[in-house]
Amino acid sequence: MPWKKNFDVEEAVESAMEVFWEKGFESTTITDITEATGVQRQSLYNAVGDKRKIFLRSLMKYDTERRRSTLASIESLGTPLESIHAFFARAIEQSTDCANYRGCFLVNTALRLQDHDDEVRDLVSAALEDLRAFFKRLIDHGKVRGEIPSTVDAPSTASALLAAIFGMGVMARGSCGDDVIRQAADRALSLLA
Amino acid sequence: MPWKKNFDVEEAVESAMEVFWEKGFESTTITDITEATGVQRQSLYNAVGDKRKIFLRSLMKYDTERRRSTLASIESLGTPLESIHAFFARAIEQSTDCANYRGCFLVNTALRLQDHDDEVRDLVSAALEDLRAFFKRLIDHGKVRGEIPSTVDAPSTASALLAAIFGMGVMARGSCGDDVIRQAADRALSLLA
DNA sequence: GCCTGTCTTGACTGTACAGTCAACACTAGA
DNA sequence: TCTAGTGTTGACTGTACAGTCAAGACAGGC
Repeated sequence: MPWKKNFDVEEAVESAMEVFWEKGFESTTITDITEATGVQRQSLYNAVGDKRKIFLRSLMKYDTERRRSTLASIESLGTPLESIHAFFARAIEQSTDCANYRGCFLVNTALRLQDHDDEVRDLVSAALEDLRAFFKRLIDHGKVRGEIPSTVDAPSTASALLAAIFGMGVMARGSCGDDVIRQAADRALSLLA
Repeated sequence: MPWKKNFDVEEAVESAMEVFWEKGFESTTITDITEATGVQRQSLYNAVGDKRKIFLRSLMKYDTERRRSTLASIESLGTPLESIHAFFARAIEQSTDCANYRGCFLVNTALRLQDHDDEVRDLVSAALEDLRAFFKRLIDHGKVRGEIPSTVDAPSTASALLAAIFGMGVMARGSCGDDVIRQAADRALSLLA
């Protein structure tokens, strides 16, 4: 009957995600998004919805396509302890690359949760909990394999690693020196020894 | 000659600080501030300057009158180890009081540093560094007193405690459970044992 | 080739905000 | 009591933004 869209919605959401990730919800304008996607304003409204909807779609895309796949690939990388170290190495690399630092989209959103509604809150909360479960699982496996001492308490250590990762992000934003961030990571990882 | 101000500038900055602390720079409007202070817009502009100036004055006031005095009072509270524990206890108390949670004004600002100019950046950066020095000093003193093992490396452990404190704040905002925050604190403090 | 219904386009609307301006209020010194 | 000069007040200006609207472009069914 009518006419087909001459843009791909998923591609548009992907581009919108990059902008929201970089600038956050409040600081991103619809114009930023139309420029990044090359899609006209009204077409976006028709295809996805208003700014909140576009943001939510972006965040869901990030959660499923970036966060989960990243955790999965790191988890399958080597032994549990190696995976945890790899995760921290990745975090250090990102946190100390000042020019390109933009953190994790979900954590950035967590820091401005008051800007958002319950749908976003729940998504963020679940993602943080999932990351903690990721650490706990790896610690448990590491204990079974004998590469992490059996005296290490998995739940509380997972929480501490989670806090360390978040704290490193705050330090990076607060323009701490790279060495301070690295020290924090090393010392947090020493909880596994 | 003229006429005296019928408001106290310091009091006005104090009230403005509360608003900026609660809502952040971008989300605070001049109207919010005039309502909180009871001072007319133009009078504020005359007495302090524009929004950025008012923010900077607020942040400086927080830094000197809240942060420094808090650290000083905690440091003089008991032994070094007790002081560190007291600091964390305070952080837990604040982080788990969801209804009134607003974090540390300086850390909140650190998380949105892209909204600000160099003057604010430098202030925040110095404050974070000062907090790290606070931890390092207490650890050093604790080692001298023998309540912290001499094997504990002061600089890196101070960095780790700093990251833990920041991470707890992120967790609180990301609506993590209270128990997770407490676990993270306990495990971070175990670095001193 | 016309008609139907969707997609696209750019102009428009309403709102919220930071910052300015000019008239007015007021006090202290001449 | 007049006057000079600062504080106060509320209305105003310009800008940026989210979201809407209506006219036009287009493709496939009849």
